Amino acid sequence: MPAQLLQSHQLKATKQRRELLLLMQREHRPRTAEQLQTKLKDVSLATVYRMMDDFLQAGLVNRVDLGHGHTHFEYADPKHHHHHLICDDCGRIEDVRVPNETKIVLSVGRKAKFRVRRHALEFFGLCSRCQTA
Amino acid sequence: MPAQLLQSHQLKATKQRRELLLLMQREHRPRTAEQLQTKLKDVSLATVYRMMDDFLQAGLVNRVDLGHGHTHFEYADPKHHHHHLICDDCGRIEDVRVPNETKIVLSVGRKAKFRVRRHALEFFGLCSRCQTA
DNA sequence: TTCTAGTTGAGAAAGATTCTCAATTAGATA
DNA sequence: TATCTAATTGAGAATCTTTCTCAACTAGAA
Repeated sequence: MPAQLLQSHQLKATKQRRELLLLMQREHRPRTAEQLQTKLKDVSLATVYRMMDDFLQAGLVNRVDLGHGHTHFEYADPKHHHHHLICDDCGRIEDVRVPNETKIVLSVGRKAKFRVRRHALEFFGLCSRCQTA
Repeated sequence: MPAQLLQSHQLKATKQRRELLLLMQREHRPRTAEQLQTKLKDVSLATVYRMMDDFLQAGLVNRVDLGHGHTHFEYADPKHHHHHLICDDCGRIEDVRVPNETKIVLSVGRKAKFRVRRHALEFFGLCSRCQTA
């Protein structure tokens, strides 16, 4: 599956790319380049970053800013578009869907005559556990 | 004005803080720590970062991730809450307001039992000029 | 005016990300 | 299947952003 997906985006299906894409599909969570490299074993960190650029360009992954100092990446599954709730206290990350999101994004773009290609949205605050604690 | 605003947030009104806050209020655009330091002249970069932490904590500024490698900061004017449209092509940044945003944020938090304290939202794509070019 | 906790400057240190360049490889072609 | 070439990769150096350290300084309380 990763091989065809890569080729359909004009990306050579190298061993490294197939492994990284498969890993991200399985994790389906925001991960840093370093976290991904550790699980891949035989891929250099520079290559992870380079592949991530390619994947971002192709729209296969999303960049996620969790407010820590380093970028996270997440597989962009079109069937499960979502955003994140990030707990300031315990750091837990929950997925969340925003109702009528497509409609909202379209309307914002239309009004500003701006062709929206992608958007980033994260919510920060306190998760249910940390509110009571 | 900056002095009172700082004190109302339990922050000592030092010369550096007053100048930075005033500058950010005047610019009301996303700026990097370095850009701000350049305009302040007699404040060290480390101090700009430290003050930014304090201001973020106090809710006086927002962190903005424009997708370039470095963080931008913007004065958080409660009267003019907005988000950004960032052009992938020319880099231009436009402000945008999202209709019914408060309602949406509240509903997302309620469903997930998550107390939302703040959120980050940016739109990326092509501005009106770059669509035709 | 004095005192003290909080703040700042300067540069070192720490991290994250990108760059360089020689070696390797996917995939097209014969 | 073998060959060829442009694209990709590894390894480490380089760069860039952000944080840390610690001695000197200062706002605001007494």
